[in-house]
Amino acid sequence: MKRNTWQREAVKTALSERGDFVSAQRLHADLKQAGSTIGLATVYRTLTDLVSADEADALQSPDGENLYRACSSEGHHHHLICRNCGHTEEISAEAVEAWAATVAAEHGFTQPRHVVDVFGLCATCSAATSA
Amino acid sequence: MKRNTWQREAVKTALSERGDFVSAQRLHADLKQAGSTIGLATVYRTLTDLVSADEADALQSPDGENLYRACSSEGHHHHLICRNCGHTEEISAEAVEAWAATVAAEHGFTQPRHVVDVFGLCATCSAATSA
DNA sequence: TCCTTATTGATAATGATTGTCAATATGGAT
DNA sequence: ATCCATATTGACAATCATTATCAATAAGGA
Repeated sequence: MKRNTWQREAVKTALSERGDFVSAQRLHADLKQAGSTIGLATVYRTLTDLVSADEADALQSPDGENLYRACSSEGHHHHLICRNCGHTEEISAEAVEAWAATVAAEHGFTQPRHVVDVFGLCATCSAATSA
Repeated sequence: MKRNTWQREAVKTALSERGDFVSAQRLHADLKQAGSTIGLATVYRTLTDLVSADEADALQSPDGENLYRACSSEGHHHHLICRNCGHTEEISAEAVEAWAATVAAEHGFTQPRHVVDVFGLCATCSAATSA
């Protein structure tokens, strides 16, 4: 029986105000710098709950650290992420859904699920790199 | 300047004899049980080197732990992995390559790279589950 | 054979994440 | 408004995969 607490609300708001993926550590540091007394464990718990409630997405960084981002659209989607600045855009992936289902079936696999993330340099960072 | 050592050879062989993804911890435990004195740090180092040399693939488990698998085919490929038994098959993914490139370009992203893995229940496990 | 230096392995260190538990707060009943 | 059951918090401890440290050892070339 989940209860609403001011801490959960604060974490949720902090995450929503960020458009990009962010780690629990980072989010906690930001909240702390803004004067919040919320504990790190609470940040982790809240983020985990948001993911379970399909209100946020989780992603593993190359380092193995979990990153979180508030969902800006409902339903199944994927991410296009700038590996320089972190800017993230949500993308639909019907083509990949179909492909994954087909490939799985061809190999006799059932209950297919897929992990698909696209990284690159966003327009802004691409332009900066060229200069 | 990498040198060939009997330890590296042993780790490489152990990995090759496994067709599925395996963690460094697991591989180390197996080697130890088989009487080997190779240290855990050496297993990690060797696996990391194999990945750098494109002789092995790395994958992050949902737990955040890194898993490794010897490459059985050259060049770019992806994996179809049974989340029950770990059985793994390599699959090409031209369709996804194309999709990723197109999506990235549509959003102004350059230097696109993607992470694509498909999980499901392999034929054997699917059959076992149905029984 | 000797020598340079890469590598090893036991152990320590690191850092993200989760567990613990007394204290606190939520939300519903009265 | 008060009371109560219990969910939640947060400081700190625990966990665990991974990497760093460094004396000892080994590879590879002269």
